[in-house]
Amino acid sequence: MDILYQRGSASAADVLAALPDPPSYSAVRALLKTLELKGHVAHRVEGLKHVFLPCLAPAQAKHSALRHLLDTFFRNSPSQVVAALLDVSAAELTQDDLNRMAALIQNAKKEGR
Amino acid sequence: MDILYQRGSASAADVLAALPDPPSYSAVRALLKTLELKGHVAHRVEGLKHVFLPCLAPAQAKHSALRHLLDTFFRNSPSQVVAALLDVSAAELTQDDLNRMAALIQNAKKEGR
DNA sequence: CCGCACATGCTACTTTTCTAGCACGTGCTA
DNA sequence: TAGCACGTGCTAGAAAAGTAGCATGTGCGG
Repeated sequence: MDILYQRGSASAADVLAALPDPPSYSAVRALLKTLELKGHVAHRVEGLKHVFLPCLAPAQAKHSALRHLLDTFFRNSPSQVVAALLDVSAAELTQDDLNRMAALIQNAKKEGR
Repeated sequence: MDILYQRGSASAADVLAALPDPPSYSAVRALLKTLELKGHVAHRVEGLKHVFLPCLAPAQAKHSALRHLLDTFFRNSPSQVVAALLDVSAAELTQDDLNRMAALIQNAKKEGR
């Protein structure tokens, strides 16, 4: 699922290639079939191959993943997430990034007022 | 694993109770045993019950979960995470939270300079 | 046109996980 | 002390996932 969310859509071969410790091609195909059966993914035929995509809209998926992270690791404290986020991505953070974040928060302050 | 990360530690019964769509008690016990075999959890005996806990330190777990989220849903863009975070937790955000976040970012700006 | 590279559908087999249930030990309390 | 509630260890069988392999169909280049 993560691979599908990351790439938007992918074929069985794509998923196989993207998996870190990949099972067999058959297993991936079977898995995708099961996921489809359970309603988590759908596929459309594209040329002669099947391209799978998640059923959940990206925005919803992000929302629910973030909520889950918040609940699992951060006791629902958004500021702790920000702290961890700054720590995790410290190396690749630009001043622009920081300014964008500051602006977002500034905005939220106004709206919440 | 999420339940263990969330609570720090838990018994088989705790895990069972916390699962949204719980399998049998036996399955939970078997699962915990497999996870232990694979090195993801450990258990210590507490009185007459076994209490399981993740092997990964909380800080590491948070770090890796956040990195994974960033990579899977946000194209490694921290500011997009902040935007989603403000959206997700809009309802429960206090001015204090926002101030804390702003301070964190301010601090990061200084350090990055 | 022929053979090759792919991708799919399907199947039989192996391995893993799920399940229910029993025996045993420990603490509690009527 | 006897019975009960729990929690563990263990086992055998059912269900699900993983695996390998074959047949089929479709483009494409020689």
